[in-house]
Amino acid sequence: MKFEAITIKDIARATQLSASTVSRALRDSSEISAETKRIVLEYAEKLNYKPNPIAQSLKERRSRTIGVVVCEIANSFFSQTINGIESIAGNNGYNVIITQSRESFEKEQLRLRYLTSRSVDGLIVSVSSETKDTSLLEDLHKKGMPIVFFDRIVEGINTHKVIVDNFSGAFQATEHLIESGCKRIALITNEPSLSIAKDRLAGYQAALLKHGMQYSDALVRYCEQGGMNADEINTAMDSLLGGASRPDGIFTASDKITSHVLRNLHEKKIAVPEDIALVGFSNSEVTDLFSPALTVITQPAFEMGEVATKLLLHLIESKRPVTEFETKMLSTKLIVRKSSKP
Amino acid sequence: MKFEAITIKDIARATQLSASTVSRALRDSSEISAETKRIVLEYAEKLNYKPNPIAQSLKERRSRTIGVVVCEIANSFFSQTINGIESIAGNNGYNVIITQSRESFEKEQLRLRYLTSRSVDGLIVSVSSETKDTSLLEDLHKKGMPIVFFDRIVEGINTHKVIVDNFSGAFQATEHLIESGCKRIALITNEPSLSIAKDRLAGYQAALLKHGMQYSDALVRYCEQGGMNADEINTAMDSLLGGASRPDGIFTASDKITSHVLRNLHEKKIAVPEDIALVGFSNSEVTDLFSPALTVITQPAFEMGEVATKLLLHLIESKRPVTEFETKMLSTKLIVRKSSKP
DNA sequence: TTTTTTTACGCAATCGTTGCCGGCAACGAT
DNA sequence: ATCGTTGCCGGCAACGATTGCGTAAAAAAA
Repeated sequence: MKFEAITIKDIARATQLSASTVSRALRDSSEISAETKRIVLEYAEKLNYKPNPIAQSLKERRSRTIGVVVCEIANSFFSQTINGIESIAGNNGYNVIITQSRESFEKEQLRLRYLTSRSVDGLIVSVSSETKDTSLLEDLHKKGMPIVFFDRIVEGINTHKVIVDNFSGAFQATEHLIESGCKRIALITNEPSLSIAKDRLAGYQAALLKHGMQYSDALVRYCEQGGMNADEINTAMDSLLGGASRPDGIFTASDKITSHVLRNLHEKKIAVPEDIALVGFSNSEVTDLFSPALTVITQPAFEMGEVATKLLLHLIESKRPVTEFETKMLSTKLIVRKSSKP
Repeated sequence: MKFEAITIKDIARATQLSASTVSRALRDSSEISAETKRIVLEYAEKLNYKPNPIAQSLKERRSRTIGVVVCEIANSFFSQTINGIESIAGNNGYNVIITQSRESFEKEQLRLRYLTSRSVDGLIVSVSSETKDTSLLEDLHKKGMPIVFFDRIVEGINTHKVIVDNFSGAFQATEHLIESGCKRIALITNEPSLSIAKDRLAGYQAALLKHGMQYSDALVRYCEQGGMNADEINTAMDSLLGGASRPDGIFTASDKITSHVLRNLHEKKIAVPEDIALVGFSNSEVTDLFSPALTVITQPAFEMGEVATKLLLHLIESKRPVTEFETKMLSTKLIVRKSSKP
């Protein structure tokens, strides 16, 4: 079944005018008489005419559409970011196509190819944890495709980026655990090649150093799939808790890891924060309801989406190739609740 | 900055053939010799040619894109549904454009107009709680736009629909509270004009009736904004708890309402389930971590998205107008946890 | 009145792709 | 030698909207 829309030709036939005159009348060109404009606009209104965006795209060689690639929509951080993206894009007459990689490099490549073949005008990307080969992204960037990275950025590609101060977020979280009396603080984080994982590890290490505590690899676990897989985290927890120096505090570096770790502690009937304190990155809106209420590091996700989109629109609408790029760094926020207060 | 792609004309120039021959060679037409095909395909491969979907859409008068309107992406139920939609759409070469109404009728109208201004081949819609005037949707449906409703459906429009058995879900939840010993069970639900609110209210009433309990309006509260606004729920809770017959059990009929109610009970330092037991609809993946772990009714959201998309693709790809429509009803699941066990 | 300017509109091309028609050469059949 | 068939390919037109260019008629200037 087809849905047939009104076209300029329909209006032209009805008004006994040419398509070009109708087009100009609709765009309020000065070459058209007031009377003709009135007639055309009246008809257009009556038939509820809307220009066909597909035809416009073909003509203007742009689609007024931006493509978004994130690893998981059903993740508070990303869905909040997408809200921010949509809000700015919508206000500027842009359309948004959202796709997800589900932390798979292969899917990410497919999505990128798909979006670019759909002629999106630009891309907003947070790479998957499997992404080590960035040649496709580099290629697109070289060919002039506007790209903005956020959260998980690709350091080697020189374009606009939007991140939070992951170093300082991790530093705050770790320092807070130290000040709460923890002596052996574990870190459970993402695949170490991710930009955010590096920065958060550095923040964790810096906080330990500042407070004269020894950094030890034995207290750090990397979850390559970033929490898509509970087993991975349970294995990390088992080895951490079974080890020689059992931690009395855990800093988890992502949304999903945080909730999986708490679940694992529940299952093991380990009291939080009495036996082990917990602080994690999370943008879930219900962590205050957790048992115990979670101390979290939150990111201004909505704002990150807004900023990334504004930067992308600048790139898209710039007349000449842009060569000066910026990295916007926003602040995280530490929200102290029960899980960190022994 | 523009991103220029390879076109059929580029290949035609390079191979000294006409555009039509190249087009046919690429589509493996029998009218083209094997040798010519080889040459064309070789060039296409080398230049990484991808047909321009915008031009194809214009020609074929379809965009291979489906539009989705939900009220809120950052809601587990909807983001899970979207995952289901994307998975089926992707497998069938369809694109998905996701938009949100944020429970606003006005935004919903805008989104619908935008999507249908010719760019989408079909729609998957869950209406906002403000939506009482369905004339635009009816109009689109009459004009032949394929539409599938899910979750919050429009009963008056005869098209495919995908829902869960809301009556039985609510019945189960209420009966479970009764069997847990609750004597005065309150219901906090959405705007009463929503299809899901009606069905859930009916299920609640039926369970009371079956167990010889009196239904009373005094125990029911409607939250018109469906939890977008915490104040609304806090007001409902205040009046409910301050009333003559204070409930000893609450059944909440949506994701957001459920978490807001629990938060309100925490703030009031009311013990759950000892003072008041709680059961709610929720598709959040972390309700087991709540304090107390929540007894919930969950919906097969991913599957709903899959089913809705399959139905929509049937509508889109059907040669003749479809007049027989079906309403697929899936089952909810009751997951019993602590919040309902006094 | 004649010439110039202005007004108001149509024609045709364009974006990339594809359907349709027509044509030319080669080949076998008559 | 002529006819019909087949294989292979080019040209044209169209999808809907936009735009540079051309031009008839009306208005203004001479």
